[in-house]
This record gives sequence, C-alpha cells and structure tokens, in this order.
Amino acid sequence: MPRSAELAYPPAAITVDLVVLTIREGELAILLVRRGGPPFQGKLALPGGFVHQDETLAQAAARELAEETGLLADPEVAGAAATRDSGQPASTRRTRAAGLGGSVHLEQLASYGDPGRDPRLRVITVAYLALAPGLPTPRAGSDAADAAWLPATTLLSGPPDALAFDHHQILADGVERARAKLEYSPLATAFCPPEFTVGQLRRVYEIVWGGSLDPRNFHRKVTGTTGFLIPADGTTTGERGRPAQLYRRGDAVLLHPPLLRATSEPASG
Amino acid sequence: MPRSAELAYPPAAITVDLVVLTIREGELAILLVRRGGPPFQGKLALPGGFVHQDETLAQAAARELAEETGLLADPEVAGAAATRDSGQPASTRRTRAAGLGGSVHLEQLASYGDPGRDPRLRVITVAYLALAPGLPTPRAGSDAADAAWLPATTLLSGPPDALAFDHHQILADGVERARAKLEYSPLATAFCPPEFTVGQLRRVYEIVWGGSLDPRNFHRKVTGTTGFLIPADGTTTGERGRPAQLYRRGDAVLLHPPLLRATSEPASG
DNA sequence: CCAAAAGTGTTTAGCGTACACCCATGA
DNA sequence: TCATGGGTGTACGCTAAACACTTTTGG
Repeated sequence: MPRSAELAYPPAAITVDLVVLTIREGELAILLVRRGGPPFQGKLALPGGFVHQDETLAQAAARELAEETGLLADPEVAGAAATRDSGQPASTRRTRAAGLGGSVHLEQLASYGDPGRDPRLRVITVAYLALAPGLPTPRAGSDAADAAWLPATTLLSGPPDALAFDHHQILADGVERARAKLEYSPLATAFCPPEFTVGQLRRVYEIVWGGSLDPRNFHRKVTGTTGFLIPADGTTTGERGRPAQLYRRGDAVLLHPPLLRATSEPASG
Repeated sequence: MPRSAELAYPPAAITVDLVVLTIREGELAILLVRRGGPPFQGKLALPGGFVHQDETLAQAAARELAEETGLLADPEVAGAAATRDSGQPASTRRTRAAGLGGSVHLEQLASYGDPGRDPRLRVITVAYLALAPGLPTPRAGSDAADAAWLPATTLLSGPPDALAFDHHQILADGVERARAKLEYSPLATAFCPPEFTVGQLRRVYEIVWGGSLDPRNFHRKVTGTTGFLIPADGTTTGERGRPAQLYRRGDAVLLHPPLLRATSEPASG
C-alpha cells in the first residue's frame, strides 16, 4: 500500500532529452553531443539535462534546446507556456533568435526510466521531439561546443551502443514518431523555412519516409487540402526550372484525409 | 551548464497514474479512486502510486493495475518485459488472474510534471493508458476498496476540478488517445472478451467514438482487413437475431487502410 | 534548343457509402 | 409471423495512382 506512505518516496532524478531532427544535405540528421565525463565518456548522446525546480517539463525542453542550438521552441503539448523568454534562470547563455524557421516544433515524445539506465542513480528522462528547418552550421550554440549533426538513418541501422544510455531507442522512437506524424499532420512544414515551395515540402516527405513521391499528385494533394498551405506572395527565382509558388504553413493541425505512405504496406507487423 | 553538476539534481518523486478504460452498460467508463488523505482529500483521482526503485515504469504501471483491479497487464511500449509475474516485490497482494480478457492492453500515455501540480513536493507522473474488457463488478481488487467505474464522457464535459491534481487533463488525453488509436490499430479488441462478434466490436467503436456506424459496411471492412480478426469456432447462441460468427483478435498491429471516423471532420482545428 | 522543375488535365481502378435484400434465430 | 440482429450484393461517387502534356526558367 504505497498510498499511505506519504512523502516517503524513492529518490530519482528527472531529466529531459531532446531528439532534434532536421534535414541537411538531403538527409535526415539528428543533433548529438559528445559526452565529456562519465558515464559513457566520449560517447555520443542526445542533448539534455536536469529539469529545474521551477520549470515545467516543456520549459525545460525548450531551455535545453535554446542552450544547445540557439533556437526558440514552440511547444505544442502539455499546454505549458514555455515560449516566454523572460524568467530564465541566471545564465550567461543568450537564447539567440531563430535563424531560419521563426520557431521550432517541440512535442513530448515519451518517458524512459528503466532501473540501471544510468549507472549512477535512478534517472527518469522525459524525451522531447524537436523538428527544425535545415540549419547550415553543424554547431549553432556556443554552449554546444561538442554538438554535431549526424545522419539519423545511419545511426538507426548501426549498433545500439553507438549512443550513450538508451538513447538509441529514444532516437528510434523519435524518428518513428516523425515519420508517422507526416501522414496525418502538417508536421513536415516544421522542416521547412517560413516560406517554401511544394517541391521543398515533397523533398521533406521523400527524405523522412525514404522513398519517392509523384510530384504531380503530391502537388495536387497538398494544395487541395484546406488549411495545409497558404499561398504567399512571390515565387522562387534563380533556381533551375520553372519558378515555383511560395507557400506558408496553414492553420490546419490535422490532415483529412491523410497522406498515406506505401499502400503496399503489410497489414500485419 | 547543468551538465557539469553531476549528481546535484533537484529532488522529485516519480509516480505512475493509470487511465483505465472499459465499457460498462453501453458507456465508456473509467476507474477512479477516492482519495483518503490530503491533498485533495475526498476527491476522485486516477489510481496510481510511486515507482519502486527496482522496477521499470511499465512494471510499476502493471503492478498498480493489478493492485487496483486484479487484472494482469500486457505492456506494449518501452519494450520492458513487465509481463513476468516472478520477481515481484514482496507484496501481500496476489495478482489475480484476469477474469475475462486474458490480459489488458497497457501503453504509456504521457508525462506530467508542472511545478505545483502536487502541493506537497515536485512530482512527475508517467501516465499509462489501460484498456480492459467490460468488468461486471464495480470494484475488483480488495486493495481498491474505494475504486469505482464512472462514465468518462460525463466527467470530460464536467468541471476539471472534479478530479484531483491535473487528472482531468490526463483523462482527456487518455480518452483522446483511445479514440485516435481505434482508427488505425486493432485496439478496439482490447475492450472485447477473447472471443467476440463483429457486432460487439462495432458497438465498441460506436461507444468510444460516440456515433453510429453502418453495420453492413463495418462488417465488410473489419472482416476484409487482413490480420484484424481471426474466425473462431462456433457462433453465438441465445441472443436475439441470427447467430453471429465468433472472432479472435488477429496479429495485425496496424490497420491499412484505417477506419476513419467522421469524414466531415473539419480540416483545420 | 535542351534539360529541369512546376503545374494542369485525363483516365482508370479501388474504396467508402448508401441501401436493397436475404438469413437465422427468439418470442 | 414478426422483430431483431447477422451477413451479402450492388450501384454510385470520390479519391488516388499513373501518366500525357504544357509552362517557364537556366544553361
């Protein structure tokens, strides 16, 4: 009857870990840091850190994201207002304004708390998934001197112990979440700059899903889904081929009907 | 730089809370307990408790579920093998064999950790969603003397402070997860006994989604989706109308294509 | 002119929807 | 015989897939 044992709880630490995905050089890339101390010294790991006493989980994730990338996040879940940049704890780090995308998509992924996942003490980590437009610099924030973008698919097919802790599993869950949400949400626009073309958006789908889509049908599909895309003024220029209409992401939060990947997908897994 | 402050972490407690859903008397019902002590004394709350030192989050959820309902769970996420009934901590509670469903669907829902959600101390709770076949008794486990099944939709439309803590939000998230997963997964079978008819399955969809479905088209749809249903020997008898073929849940984990609710759903939310 | 990318039109096949219809049982 | 629920057949409309075709740029 643990219910009666008030306040007598087993000690544990709470951290947030970030699966930060972007698209770089035609590949799905993830932000990783190299650990400077034990455990798993020298190994690659997801960026993250302890949750402070006075902040929500979403605020902690947004703070870590700002510290590692200099990007401002736009949390979607848990309803917490973590976009406010005041009330930050005294830190020498200034949260740099978002370079390309205005704000980054940030949502809670899942929690991981197996005993022994951290050899030092019981640590429960709440993983967050962040999607950002392609960042040109391999390391953005000065706080993340050891941060680097690595190809996500290469890591996924590699050995699980290439990453510290259970971060390989967290990465796999994050990529799978992103792949799934492209189907029924306008999440792909989070990988794009504020104004983008249908072709750019299609390339996002192709890279994340790992296939090819018919440009003509894709164009009709996304432009025909109300709330997905809003035409912006102007077209591309200086590119090869015919100039393309620019779009902004619409206010739709769900796609009806969804874009389905691989109709030949087996019904049983 | 919290990274260098090893082991100097803010103290917090980790709990699991359960959104246990079933279908009783033609309604979606949730298992709630009445709190016997502060805070929120006398209020209804989700069943739950502290995570023990030597157990995974999924194991903690399965243990709490067994203590509250006497049902054995079948965790699906986080890959943890919590189905083993050996290695349980010394407890006077025997996990009673599942009465109707063999095992209960159990999956991680989300984590909630706003500062102040528990006035006593910082508590991060990992919520789990459990789906069970209709239980005839309003209270199953002797450990849950104050447990009762309440209509979920009534609670959802009621005031948020009818439940303790942020449990109204957790309940809402759990119900929404269940509703969404009926579309693209065979999850509805978790509300059914091991052998069931297409009509029973359809009633699950109608109750959870809150509408009516064409019995003829529903029948063709679910029987035509490979891996969803496996015909069992025998048919129903003693019921009104023509006897119905019995089915068992298949091994499909995803439904392709999904069953869509409300084609008239607005594209923007 | 040619290559490349954007965008439109058209055909066809598959699926969801609506509903007519038959089947098998209890009362 | 009737009511009730199970199950099949069929016509219609919408959508996705496939692909021919035009448009508009850079080289």
